[in-house]
Amino acid sequence: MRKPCCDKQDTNKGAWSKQEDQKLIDYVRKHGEGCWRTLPQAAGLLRCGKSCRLRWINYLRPDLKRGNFGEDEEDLIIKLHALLGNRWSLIAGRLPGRTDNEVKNYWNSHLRRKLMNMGVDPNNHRLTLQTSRFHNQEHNNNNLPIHKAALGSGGTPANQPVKICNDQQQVSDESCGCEQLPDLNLDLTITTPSSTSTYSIHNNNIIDPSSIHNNKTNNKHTQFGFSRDQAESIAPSSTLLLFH
DNA sequence: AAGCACCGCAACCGCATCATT
DNA sequence: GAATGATGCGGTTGCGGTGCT
Repeated sequence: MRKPCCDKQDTNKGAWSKQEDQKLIDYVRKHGEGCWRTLPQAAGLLRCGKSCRLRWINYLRPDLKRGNFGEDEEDLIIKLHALLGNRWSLIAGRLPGRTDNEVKNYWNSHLRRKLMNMGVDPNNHRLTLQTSRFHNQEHNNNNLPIHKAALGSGGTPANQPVKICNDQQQVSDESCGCEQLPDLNLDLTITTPSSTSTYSIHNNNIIDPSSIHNNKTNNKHTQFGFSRDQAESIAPSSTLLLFH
C-alpha cells in the first residue's frame, strides 16, 4: 500500500493566498522546478507537493498566456483532439503558454458545446445525419473547412441548433442514410515551433521523418509531444475529414 | 433587491507511468 | 523482474461570478 503523497492533516487546501503564491514563486525562481515532494517544507508552505506543482504549472508559471483562446487556437485544439483524444497535456504542449488544465476546461465548457451545435459528436468527431447534409452543402458552397466556417464570426451554423440523430449514440453514416464517406485523402501536418520536422498524416498513414534517421531514443515521448505509439493508434475521424 | 440557475475556473483526487534501487 | 517512491495526467468537484426571473 502506497503512502499518501503528503500528510493531509497538516496541509492547507483550497484557494491559494497571495503569500503562498509568493513563497512558491520565490522558491522556484531560486531553486527551479522539481522535487515537488520536498518543496513545500523547504519553501515554508503548508501544502502538499502535488498542490504546489499544480499551482505553479497552471497559474504561476511566468510563460503562461492568459486570456481568451484565439480562433486559431480553437481550431488547433479541435484538430488535435480529433487526433489525440483527451490527451490534454499533449494538446496543451502544442499551444504555447497554455496548460492542460486550461485546455481541458476550455474544451469542456466551450468547444464541446460548439461541436455539438455543429452536429459533431465531440467524443468521436463524427458528423450526425443532419449536419452531414449541412456539411456537404456547406462544403460545396465554399472551400472553408467546416470548423473555420462554423467557428468563425457571423452566420455560423452554431446559431441554428442542429437536431442530433440519436442522443448520446454515435451515428454511423450508413445507418443514418448518409452516403459513404469518401476515401481519406487527409494531409494534416503538425509542426513544432522549434523544429522543422513534421508528422504528416496522409491517407491514414503517419509519416515520421525522424524514423528515417532511426534515432534510438529511450524517451517514450518524441520531440513532437506525443509518442509514435500514440500517433499510430490514432484513427482518422470525421472531424479530420472536415479539414480535408 | 433577492433568489435561483448556470457557467467557468481553480483545485483536488485517484490512478498511471516513470525512475531508481 | 519486483518493489518503492516521485511525478504526471485526466476526471471530477466545488466555489465564486454573472445573468435571468
